[in-house]
Amino acid sequence: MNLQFIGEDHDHLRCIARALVNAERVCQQRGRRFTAIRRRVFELVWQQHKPIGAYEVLEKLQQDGRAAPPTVYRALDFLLELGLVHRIASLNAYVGCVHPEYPHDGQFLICKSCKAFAELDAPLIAAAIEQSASDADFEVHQHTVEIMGLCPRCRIKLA
Amino acid sequence: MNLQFIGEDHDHLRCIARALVNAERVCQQRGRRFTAIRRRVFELVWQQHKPIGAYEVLEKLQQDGRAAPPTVYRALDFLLELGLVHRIASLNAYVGCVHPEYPHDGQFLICKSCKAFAELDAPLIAAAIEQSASDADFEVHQHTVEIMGLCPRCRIKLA
DNA sequence: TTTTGTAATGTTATAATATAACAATTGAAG
DNA sequence: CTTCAATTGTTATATTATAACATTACAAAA
Repeated sequence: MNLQFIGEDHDHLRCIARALVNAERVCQQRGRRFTAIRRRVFELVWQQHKPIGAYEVLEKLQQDGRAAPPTVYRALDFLLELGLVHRIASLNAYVGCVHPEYPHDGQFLICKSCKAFAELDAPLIAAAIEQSASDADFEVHQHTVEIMGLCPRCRIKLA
Repeated sequence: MNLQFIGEDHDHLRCIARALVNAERVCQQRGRRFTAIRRRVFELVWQQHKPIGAYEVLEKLQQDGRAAPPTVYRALDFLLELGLVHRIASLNAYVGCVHPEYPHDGQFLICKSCKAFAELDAPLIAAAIEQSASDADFEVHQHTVEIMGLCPRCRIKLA
């Protein structure tokens, strides 16, 4: 397991700063441009440790000046392509990727109560999927694993 | 593993008939009505062994007479509630459930090439998810597992 | 340093998916 | 029958996403 839910002490500014540095490096390595818009959308996705919808990103972008949906979707598509963000299909929403060194499918824990998420990179789950798929003679290209429930903190609060 | 991809010999009419009988039983057991519209939508979802979109269902419904989106979504919501169909979040589409005896989350293999799907009920995957979640002290309520790739037949065809 | 070609962005319109709100109908239980 | 709740009809609209084409910005060649 790679990431726990963040705690009270989490320094999110630092967290975003690190993510930005990572993103810059990834873009440079792949010869892609980390333009102002892409950077801004990336920051907005990271601003909360929660999934954010494209139109929510758009609203925030519009606080800087005018912007239209394609602007947001293009930036998100770019970030998805480079593995800098993930899309949560069951929420139509986006989250920052915590370890974008190489593109990968993540597995996500999402709290129904506070909406916080954690990205796993659980070999156990990936292996179980591979095993089940190969039993069916199926060739896996990509997987979506989204686990909804209660995070540690909300379990306590709601107990 | 519960269901393999269907083969050439698959008798789909028989398959649908069995699904209808199951659905009727489930409704009766829960004291819910399997009305004409619900039955028709259920049949349409089962008609292909592929995920089908709500508006595709609507088009087919409209061949019988007029119908509007809420009619389809209500029927789908009803069928989802009773576990008679599943929603594939990554495709915004719906599939018939192969073993609706009790409501459950399934895991789905979906062929990118021919769009066929298979529903797993893989304890291995469920266990891996539970394990990873409990490592993070997370309480699982529901999971979405959608595995995209190539089914056995398309692997051969495209090799 | 201008030219030029590609990548990125702007802009307008529209497609695709899903729900809200309220009216009309139906069907089972009293 | 009557009545109440569940179901369906109907209209409008919200939400998510993309198409199509015009414009701009940028890096590398000339």
